[in-house]
Amino acid sequence: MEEKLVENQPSRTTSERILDAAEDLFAAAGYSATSLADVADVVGIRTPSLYNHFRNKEALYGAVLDRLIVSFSSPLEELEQNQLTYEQVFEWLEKTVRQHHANPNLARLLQHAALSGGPHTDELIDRLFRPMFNSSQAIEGGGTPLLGDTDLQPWAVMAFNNLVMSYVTMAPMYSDVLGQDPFGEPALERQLKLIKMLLRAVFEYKGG
Amino acid sequence: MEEKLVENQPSRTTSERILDAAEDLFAAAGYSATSLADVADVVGIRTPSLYNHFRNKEALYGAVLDRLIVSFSSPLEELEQNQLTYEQVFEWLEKTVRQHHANPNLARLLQHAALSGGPHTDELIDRLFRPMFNSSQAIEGGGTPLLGDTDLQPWAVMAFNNLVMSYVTMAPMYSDVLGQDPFGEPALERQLKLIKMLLRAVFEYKGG
DNA sequence: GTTAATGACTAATAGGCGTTAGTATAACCC
DNA sequence: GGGTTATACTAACGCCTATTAGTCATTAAC
Repeated sequence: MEEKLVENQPSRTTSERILDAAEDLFAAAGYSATSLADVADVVGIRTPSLYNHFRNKEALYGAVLDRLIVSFSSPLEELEQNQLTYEQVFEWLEKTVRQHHANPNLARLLQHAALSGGPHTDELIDRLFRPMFNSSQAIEGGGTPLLGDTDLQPWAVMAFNNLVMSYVTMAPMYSDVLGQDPFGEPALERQLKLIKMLLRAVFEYKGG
Repeated sequence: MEEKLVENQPSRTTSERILDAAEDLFAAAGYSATSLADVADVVGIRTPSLYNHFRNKEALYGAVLDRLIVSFSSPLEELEQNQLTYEQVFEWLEKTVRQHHANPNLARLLQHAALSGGPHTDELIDRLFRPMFNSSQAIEGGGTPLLGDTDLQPWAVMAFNNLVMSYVTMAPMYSDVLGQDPFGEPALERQLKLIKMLLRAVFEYKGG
């Protein structure tokens, strides 16, 4: 792709700095409530200069989404090959939690898209959600259904995914009431502890 | 539950119809991405006519929030008086799920506020989230901590609340992949089944 | 050393935004 | 019936929006 011999932090290209700024702003306010003037302001250039790097606002948004999707879909891809085991689901869940914790922007962008639509929403579903449910069917095929009720299973997949993402998207609402930074290390460990506990409880639960 | 003497559709005041329209639109797009022109359009009047009923955009938004908060805080108020039991938590959860299912707009508005801020956000936290954690402390005081680890308890409260709300806010992302309307009656029953199962599993779970 | 391309800039467009002022019409009170 | 109130309207404002055109300096190619 591009060869950069020196460290990339000060030498980030303008396009990358635009993408970084746009990602944060789109994630915070959503597509239509984010103005190109805001983006340009963060980067430190004038608004029309953005058009030297991206065709228009929608293309910039698309580029932001694409970069995020690529960086987030690797844990699931590793899974999709083989048959799924209990431990693999555990691992995938932990990886996903840590990933969303490290960069909350994809969850935020997804939440905005789910609420308000906006460009590329269908593509978003296809590339992020559809594969998740293909994998979940693989568990079913394995012989041991995740739950007592098998047709509850996709709902469980949805629930756990929502759990991970809503932690990120709702965090500001709880940070006061929990008395600590939701994106700090201790909070991450507590969240992991809880979600693993929930998953184990679900696996161990049989009818009733 | 509610007594409707006459059919309320034609006899609603203009202010109420504005509130209805604004609620849907704010819930869908958030505060800043919703225009007063959109609201007026749905109601069927011209934009400046809105100012005969509400001081400005922010006041309209505030009125929408207030109406929703009032109608949603009753299940929790019933709980706060007495000591909390397992069955009461169960009941509260079911009530809350049904309520958000019947009107998803509060969850959507909350999600927008958590992501993007906007007016009245602090008030929103105080009136909706703070009471929930006061109640949860009452369980702790009761002698039987909800979880093996007691300082995990507010995190569990947050998790279950997120579970209920994210179902509503993320529903459009899953409706295709689940193959049914997320706000239909069968979907509601499945969601209830799953969430009750999760709660029971948490209650029964002891260490490990 | 000229040429070509890159990427910043200013200026300007058309349309949408929230909001205000002023006006007209219908329904009420006494 | 005259006066008051409520509620709709049109016209207009200043600001913000995405986008385009055109200009100029720096950089890379041959």
